[in-house]
Amino acid sequence: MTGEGEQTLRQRRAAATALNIETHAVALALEHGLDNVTVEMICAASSVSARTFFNYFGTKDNAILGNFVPEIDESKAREFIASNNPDILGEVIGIVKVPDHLVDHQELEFNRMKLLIENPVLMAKQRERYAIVPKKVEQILFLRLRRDAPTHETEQETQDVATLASELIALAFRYTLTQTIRNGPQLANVPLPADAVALLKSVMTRLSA
Amino acid sequence: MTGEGEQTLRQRRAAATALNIETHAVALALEHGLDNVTVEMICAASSVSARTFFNYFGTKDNAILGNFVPEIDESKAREFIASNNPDILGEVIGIVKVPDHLVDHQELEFNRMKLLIENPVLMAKQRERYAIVPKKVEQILFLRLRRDAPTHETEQETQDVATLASELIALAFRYTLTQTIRNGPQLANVPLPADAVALLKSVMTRLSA
DNA sequence: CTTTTAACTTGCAGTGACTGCAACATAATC
DNA sequence: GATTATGTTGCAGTCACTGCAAGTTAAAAG
Repeated sequence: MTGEGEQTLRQRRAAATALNIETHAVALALEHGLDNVTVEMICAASSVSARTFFNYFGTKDNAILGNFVPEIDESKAREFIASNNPDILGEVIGIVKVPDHLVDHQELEFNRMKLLIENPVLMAKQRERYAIVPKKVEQILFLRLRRDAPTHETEQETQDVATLASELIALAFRYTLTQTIRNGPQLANVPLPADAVALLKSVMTRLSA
Repeated sequence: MTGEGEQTLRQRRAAATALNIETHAVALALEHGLDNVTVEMICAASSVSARTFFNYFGTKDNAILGNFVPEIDESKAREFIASNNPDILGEVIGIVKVPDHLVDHQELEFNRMKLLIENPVLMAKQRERYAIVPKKVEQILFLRLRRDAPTHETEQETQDVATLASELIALAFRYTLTQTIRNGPQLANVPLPADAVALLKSVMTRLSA
């Protein structure tokens, strides 16, 4: 499934243990509620010691969120900065790498999402973890916008636009994500359609025109 | 300062202890860093037992955030729903009650904000606490929009617009807040200017036109 | 294939946040 | 001034999480 064919025994075992712990953690939390599940319970279910648990995850919440960290495709980012495609919104989303995790363990991901929704604390942590994405988008957007910025615009102004823009993009992305979930259980390959942009525009007009 | 003149001795003492604990908690966290401050330290500084500390605040973080809970002005909310003012964005912000806390203890609030900025975990909790505001705004907005909605628009569609709109408002509000902070130390009375709306619009255009 | 080395796994002891309970103290009420 | 409600505190206990050191096993070196 993954591009890298080479995997040492230790790595395979580690991946298995991690997946094992995650699965039990998510299942238990879904069954009894996050606060009624102790690390000990998860350890018992996954047949590892508590100490090992913390070697893998650091915190109880991390076991449920998993160790996945979103990444940016740096080469695509450079392309984007140099590009002239006017559909900035549609293009910029491409710089985020899509994890095959989402495809490989759909049920786990689905349960995880349920937990996130019914547990705001987890959602907050997840969002914090993903914070590097909008942050990076903001930086890249700044470079691209600065390139074409009118001469009267100060760096600070361009910066502010980039900040707002990255938040708008995050908003649009979240919106399409919830729409996708509402329409069916397939999570993978969430697009960022021009619809979201059009909708946002119409909302703005409706609010102040 | 507050409208209510009647205050029993117990209430006054309780308010004093709470303020006392908050002040020391914030000061200590600012000095040593949040993670290097224990509840015991705060208790020692404020001359209360640990048990009392938790009677007041429940969690260590709460001591730093304070017990303030944002409120909605229900009568203004009703007015808003019936109103015909086209500047929805500008008007809707009025339904949130402004706490005199902000005015009475400016230094404490300023320090608190510093801590929020340098400590994402706190910021997340704060945002969660304030979550009722955009939620309420969303509900009210739905009623107002539904009133004037075109007949072909389904309830679900109106609902989606309301959701996005309340997030846009929250975004605009945060933006003006950071602008205000950048321009000077006076926190109270943050306005939501039409500027934010205009800016958001121009950002949208720039992203996809 | 054996030795050495590096990377786990685990137990243990300890810290710090937080809770329930029961005793005590004091403000509010009668 | 007696009664009642409320607040303060200590104590024992749970749970998340950490550092350390001993034992185990995969990986690398010879």
